[in-house]
Amino acid sequence: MSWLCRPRKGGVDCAVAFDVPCKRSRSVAMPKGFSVADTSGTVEEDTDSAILYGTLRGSIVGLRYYKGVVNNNEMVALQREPNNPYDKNAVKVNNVNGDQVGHIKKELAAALAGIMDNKLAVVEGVVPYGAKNVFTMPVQMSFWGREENKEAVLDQLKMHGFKLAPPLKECGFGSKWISGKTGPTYSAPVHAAVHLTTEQLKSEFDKLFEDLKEDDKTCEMEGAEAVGTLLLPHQKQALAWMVSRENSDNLPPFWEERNNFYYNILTNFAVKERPKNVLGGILADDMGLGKTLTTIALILTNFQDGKPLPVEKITSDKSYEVRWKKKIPEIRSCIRYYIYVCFFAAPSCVIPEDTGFGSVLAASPTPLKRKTKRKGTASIQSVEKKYSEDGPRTTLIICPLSVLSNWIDQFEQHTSQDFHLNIYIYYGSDRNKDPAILSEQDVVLTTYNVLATDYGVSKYDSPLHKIKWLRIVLDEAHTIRNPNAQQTKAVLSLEAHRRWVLTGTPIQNSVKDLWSLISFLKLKPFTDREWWHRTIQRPVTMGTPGGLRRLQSLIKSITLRRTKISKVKGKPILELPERKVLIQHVTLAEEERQIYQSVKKEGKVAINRFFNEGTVLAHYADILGVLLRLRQLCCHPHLCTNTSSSFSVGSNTPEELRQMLVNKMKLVLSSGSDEECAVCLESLTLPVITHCAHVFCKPCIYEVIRSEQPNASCPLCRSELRVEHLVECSLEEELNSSNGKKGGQEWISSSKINALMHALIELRKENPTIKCLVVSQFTTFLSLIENALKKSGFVFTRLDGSMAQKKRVEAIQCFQSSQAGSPTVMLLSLKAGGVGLNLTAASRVFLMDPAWNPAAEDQCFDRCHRLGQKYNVIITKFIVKDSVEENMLKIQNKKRELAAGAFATKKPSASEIKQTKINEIKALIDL
DNA sequence: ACCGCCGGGTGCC
DNA sequence: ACCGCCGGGTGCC
Repeated sequence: MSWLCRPRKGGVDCAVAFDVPCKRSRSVAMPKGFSVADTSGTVEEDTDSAILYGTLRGSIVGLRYYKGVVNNNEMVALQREPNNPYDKNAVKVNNVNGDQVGHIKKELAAALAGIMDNKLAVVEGVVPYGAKNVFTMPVQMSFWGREENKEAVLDQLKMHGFKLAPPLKECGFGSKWISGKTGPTYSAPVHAAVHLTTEQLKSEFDKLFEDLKEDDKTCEMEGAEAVGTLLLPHQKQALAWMVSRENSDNLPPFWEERNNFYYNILTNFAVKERPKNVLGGILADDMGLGKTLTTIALILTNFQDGKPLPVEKITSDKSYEVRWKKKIPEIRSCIRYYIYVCFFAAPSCVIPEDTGFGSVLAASPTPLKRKTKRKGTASIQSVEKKYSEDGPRTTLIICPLSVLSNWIDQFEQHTSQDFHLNIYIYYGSDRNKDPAILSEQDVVLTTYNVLATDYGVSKYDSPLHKIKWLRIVLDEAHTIRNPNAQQTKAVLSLEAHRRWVLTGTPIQNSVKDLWSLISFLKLKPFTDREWWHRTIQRPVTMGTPGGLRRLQSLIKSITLRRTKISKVKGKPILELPERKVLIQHVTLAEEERQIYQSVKKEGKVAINRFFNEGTVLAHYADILGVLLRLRQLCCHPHLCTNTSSSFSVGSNTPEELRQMLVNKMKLVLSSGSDEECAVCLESLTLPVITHCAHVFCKPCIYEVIRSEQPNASCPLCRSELRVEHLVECSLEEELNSSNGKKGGQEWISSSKINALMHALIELRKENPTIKCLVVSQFTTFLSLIENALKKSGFVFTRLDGSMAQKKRVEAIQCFQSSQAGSPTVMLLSLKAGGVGLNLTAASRVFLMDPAWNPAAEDQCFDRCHRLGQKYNVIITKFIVKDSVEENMLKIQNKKRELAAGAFATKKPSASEIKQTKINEIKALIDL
């Protein structure tokens, strides 16, 4: 295995490969989110808010000692070299390929060292004229940093006798360079700003993926014989496209051949060797179009040179038994399927003793309760072996655990009965870690977590990293969008010929998220974050003309994306039934209205006070609480037990204080407002609450405290922050908060439940077999609805987040069944289930209460409005008249607009997020 | 001459 | 480097 621990060559890869230099101990386990400053690149995390301070001309010396060459106008990277024995201020200069060009002249380096080491600015270089220099060459440097560091940088430079020239117009593109006679002082900074309107951005965004109607993407291709399912036209197109990508040797995007050199038009870098394009790309079809099936078809159809994967053909029922079936109960959604885990022993293979399966190798999720070993009846008569002996033959598929069973099912379903694949599920504590055996499989399936765990234990012993794969497929690849996450690093350091990314959501928040994917695809020069940032990310986020077009052409060249509404040969891609959303207004009964009004009045007074005092942020949790109670009152008066407000701040004992904070946090978490952590801007993980009542992810806020010590302050309100003041919500408490069973309370209905029951009963009269989803964010509300359903004799089932996996599977199967007497109603909590949840048996949805985030609603509707739905889907949203719910609808519309334009704008800052929220609050409570 | 000037050796950090 | 800088050789006109 010659690739084992082979050192990576070339500096472009060093962002990934060189993160274990000898000076760092190799196996120090760093807790997640606490990694030491990444020395791999000069680009820092916070580059989005960077402005251009100015430019400076300097010189690069010592050219003749290094092999790196530079073209005219080529970008170069400046890298500190603090351990240089001749000068601790040394700054070396590398070309785009990572080859050293020279050093920055020492007087200038002395000025830059402090600035770079303290991360006051990012210094980027472009060599205006580099082609023929022998000993030195000029370099035009741009200084980028945050507004507040500008003075410090200018001072540093001044101390060493340097002064910045004003920014050039073409900054960052390196195409033009103005001779820098000692210019005037400096002009206004170039702010990172979005120059496009939301409307423009939206249309640009649409174009980004919709303009992909190229010739090579509309050819069709039949799957190999072993593909047991007939492919739909758009799937044949995808297969043809994927096969052509894997077999093509086109130049990667932004590379041109120019007189025997290969030239990168973004960085102006040139090389003699032809740069390799990724043999793969991004399949970004909408959910439900069959990415999994297409990928399986690809695996079976394109093994080498367009020839199909040589799989064993099962012809008759005799000879030796090599086939077992193995059941994996925990992750199987459907008991009747089995996964064939087969292995035929090649002479060179060592079969480990401890598998307990003889020559059958299988791993299973932990804990495996029972191991079922069965002898199959089929057998293999002839095995055509035409594997080339040296080349890799295994496809590695990495997916989130939640879709692992889906892959297994789909392999089962779509592989012809006459063939069988060697599939190994690399999962569970008894997974087989022998690379020799893994690399004998046709397919190895694993999860991001398992991969990252192996890699975390030891990068050098991780079996998956010892193998050179034929092909790697990342499913739901947006889970690796954080470049610093262990998972991402583990994925990026896998070796493979062909690389695929499957995702339904190619850009979630910003261009930033794309880097991990592009880097995985090994597209030069973007594997190095600096080049990605300088050539794509910054131009796009700053709205530099052409920036978006550049990104677009990059995406276009490697992506296939169809939406549910795309067309194939003039016809809709999927003949999905219609989907209608109706809004059913509900008027509260008099008593309900009275309670609602009194709570609203009280809440409004309090919130008004917070506005007047300017303490809205400090009471954010309380305000969410008010809104929550109002939303609950729209559903049912019993949802909201403690109508008295909890605004008392005068908690005395530490325990009381703790309890109050826990309560506030529970409020925030249970309010369904989908709170983000203001540090990482993602959904909260391991939420903790500060003394000032702001909720963050635990790792995030620890990092803030660590980096700001000794005097850390809250990112939201700047009040004092200390680790010992953070309060966690224990798992137990979190669970308790969700079930608000009220023991002795007598069952009563509510206006909304009446409206629902009326609709359900009408529907039953019309057609007793129609199935419905009844969706709410409040599980207690679902419990109340149960009573009404029972009274009217509905057979129903229920799915919510608190249910064990086994129960969920049961509930889903039961509901999906078409048997007489199977449930016609499913009570569903809005966020239950992963992306894959398939509830196509239902053709009606009753959304009992609006969600803050319209995307969450849409995702929920898609559970039944997807491939396999036979009927038109009618969605009814119950909205209480003259209530917070109506205002929520307005905010939802605003959010939809925002989401459409969110791409390419920079992520909002913590304070902007809060400002938005404050505005929302105003709108919600009619202030 | 404890200078200037010449011309060869030499050259990143 | 067709430079600068260093340091040795040298020394009226």
